[in-house]
Amino acid sequence: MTPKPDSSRRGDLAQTLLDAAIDVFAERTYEGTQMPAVAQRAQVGVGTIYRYFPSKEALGNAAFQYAKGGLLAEYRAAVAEGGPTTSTREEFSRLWRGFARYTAAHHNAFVFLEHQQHDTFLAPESQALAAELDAFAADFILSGQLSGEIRDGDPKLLISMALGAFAGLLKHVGPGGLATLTPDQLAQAEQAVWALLHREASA
Amino acid sequence: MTPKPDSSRRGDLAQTLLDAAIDVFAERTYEGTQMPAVAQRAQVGVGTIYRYFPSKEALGNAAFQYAKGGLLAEYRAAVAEGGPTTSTREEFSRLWRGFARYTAAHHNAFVFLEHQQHDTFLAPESQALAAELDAFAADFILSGQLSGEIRDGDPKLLISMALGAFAGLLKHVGPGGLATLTPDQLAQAEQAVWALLHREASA
Amino acid sequence: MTPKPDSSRRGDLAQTLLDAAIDVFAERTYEGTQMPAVAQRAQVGVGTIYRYFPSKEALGNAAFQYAKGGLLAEYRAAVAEGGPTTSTREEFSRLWRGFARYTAAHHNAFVFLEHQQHDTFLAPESQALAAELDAFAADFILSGQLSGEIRDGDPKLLISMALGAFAGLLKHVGPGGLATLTPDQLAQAEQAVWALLHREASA
Amino acid sequence: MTPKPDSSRRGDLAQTLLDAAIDVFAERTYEGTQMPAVAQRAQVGVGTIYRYFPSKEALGNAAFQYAKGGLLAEYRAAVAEGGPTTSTREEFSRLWRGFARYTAAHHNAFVFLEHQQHDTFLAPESQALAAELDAFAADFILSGQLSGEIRDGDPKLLISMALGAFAGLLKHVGPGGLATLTPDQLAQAEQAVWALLHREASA
DNA sequence: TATGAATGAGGATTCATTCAT
DNA sequence: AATGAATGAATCCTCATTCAT
Repeated sequence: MTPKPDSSRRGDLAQTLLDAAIDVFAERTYEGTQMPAVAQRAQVGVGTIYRYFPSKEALGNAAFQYAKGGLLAEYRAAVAEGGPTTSTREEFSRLWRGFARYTAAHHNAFVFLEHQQHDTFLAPESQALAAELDAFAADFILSGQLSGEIRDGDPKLLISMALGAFAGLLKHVGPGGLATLTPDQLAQAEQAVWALLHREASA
Repeated sequence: MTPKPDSSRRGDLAQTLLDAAIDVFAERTYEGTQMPAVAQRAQVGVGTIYRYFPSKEALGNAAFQYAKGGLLAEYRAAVAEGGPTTSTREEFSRLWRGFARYTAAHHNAFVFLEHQQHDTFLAPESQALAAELDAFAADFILSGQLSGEIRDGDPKLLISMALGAFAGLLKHVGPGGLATLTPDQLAQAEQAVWALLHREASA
Repeated sequence: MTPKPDSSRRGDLAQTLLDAAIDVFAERTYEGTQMPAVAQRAQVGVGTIYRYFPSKEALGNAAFQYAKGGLLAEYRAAVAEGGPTTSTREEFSRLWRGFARYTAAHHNAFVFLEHQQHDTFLAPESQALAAELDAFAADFILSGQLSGEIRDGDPKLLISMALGAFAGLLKHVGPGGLATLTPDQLAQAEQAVWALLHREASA
Repeated sequence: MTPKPDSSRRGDLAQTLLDAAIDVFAERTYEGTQMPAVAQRAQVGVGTIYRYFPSKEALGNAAFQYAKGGLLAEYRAAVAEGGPTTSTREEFSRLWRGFARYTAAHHNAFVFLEHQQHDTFLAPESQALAAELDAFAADFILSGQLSGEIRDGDPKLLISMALGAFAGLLKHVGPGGLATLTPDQLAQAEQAVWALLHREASA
């Protein structure tokens, strides 16, 4: 009833916990993170975490799914907004903005997701979500190849490389996120990744 | 008691241990790996590891330095071989072959190195080695920019993106390594990464 | 906020709590029982228990004393009722009925009491009450031995065995209590325990 | 090769652990016992327990099965020894001696077994073993009833009562075991339990 | 007055490291 | 020199207890 004197927490402790977990996992790795560290980041007692997630593994998977799901949503929103796309380059631009927007708000989430490849703790559900995102991205590549705007090759390979380049960009800017770049630098980076995908004139 | 039937080992058990450690660290993360797992991979008893490395942390650092150092050496060898370079594109090609050769022999080493960014266990020495490699790479970019062949922008940013793209490529091919690609596919991938770096005609 | 729909409770919530505690302790052991389990059985919130008992230990002792006290009271009532006893056999019969009546109403209480022997949580007060009951029982044996109706031997030993046999009977019938036996079966059981105590003709 | 300087442990740490667990469980209940207490009793580090038993629950079940199995074995040995039995009374005597012998060596094991009735941790395997022992005992009663030497009634009920009486006897003598009784007292106790079972002349 | 979400001390379990063989 | 059983500090997780509502 009265606004909490201590903090903005409340109502969605689960959400707070997820955010805290993603932050700490991104910084120290899932396996390298101890539950008390998550609790501390969330300003909560350790026991509290267990009221919302039955185990560290469950927390890890929930965090993964939340992050991956958020990225997928942002992705879709970015593509949808602004009506039908006229060119693959334009669509790429929208995706780029989607990424940029997502990582602006969730820098650590993206870093956390990048970690997970050799994962020991991801449940089938989590992996299914990852696959969904991959499929979405592969579709984009494929239609770009059909229209002749994207270079030949296995769509998944191209996606993997483009995503890797984007991840490299984020790794470079560090925790500050893309905001540390000038609009000009950002445009250059976008152009560079597009060049990676773009079918070249001759050879 | 009886001499090991599978000889081959001997003298450089340390090397065997390093290789085993890199493999397992790459698969399961440094923090997610238990010493017995390393011992098992190396086909030795746990105790034996401690005759060569004083601690898990020491083993981790030795593995890191071995991997990073090997990459740097391969890098330098690739650039040196075949006499003076005529163009940045040609030098890039040599670097690419160096990378390809290195990852062919040490796929897991590269994966392991990619993990380490938020590292908790890396000693200053290890970090210095990493910086050396970065500097080497930045030099390449810089001279390419001076000759007008590489696009403008912070060299470190470009390196980070190119390296990310290469990492994405490796992630895509998986444990089989680059050998799973046809020469043609490999050439395409090389060309794509070059496009990321290459200064474009107009803009 | 709204008055409890299931009234009945009220005033002696403490009593409800005691009953719930005894039930759950009997089923799962004192140490094996969590406070929320007691609360749930009593249909109250956990916090409520603490308004009536300062701690789990206090609750355990209160439950113990309530159970032991109730048994002792039933015991005494059974002996008193029906005027002066004519024979030890007759007195035994009254005690048996006392037991039977008590366990009919408080099956779990008896089971709970049987558990407590190696107790870590029993306060001196609780132990004193237990001793009082033992003394009462020993008196019965002793006077029976004096009148020649009960076999020789340490009264406490005989009590312990007779009580053990009764406990075995209850364990056999399970949670349904003695009500699951026919009157005939019950009489037989009584006779068997009496035989355990009864001094035999020759030897 | 050289006899251990420190203790007689070795070769069967698992056995030592089982004995220690039974002791402590008997004194403090399974749920009331902490792993360090078991470790201390066994003169071992906590971690060592987990090299032999995967969890506290597994240890509890192993202890239960070891105790119950030992009792069953002693039971069978006692019946077999001395050739065919001539009377139920004689067979009872052998069983009694079996019990006495078992509890002499394993007083705590018997106490521990007596605890387990409302068990939360017993695996189906453990319960099966318990049932086997019950069946064995019921057989004895049944054949005694057929020969007219044992009183009528549900064999399981009678067993339960006799066993309860025996348990009461042990509870009375305490940790010292039956050795604290004179042969005469022991004979009296045996006779008392027999009286519980024995079919009486008239009524 | 009753509640149950939040807490952190305490208990179960793991794992880097030692050391007797 | 190599080993792996033993160890206990560090981790995950539970649960008695508190306290804001």
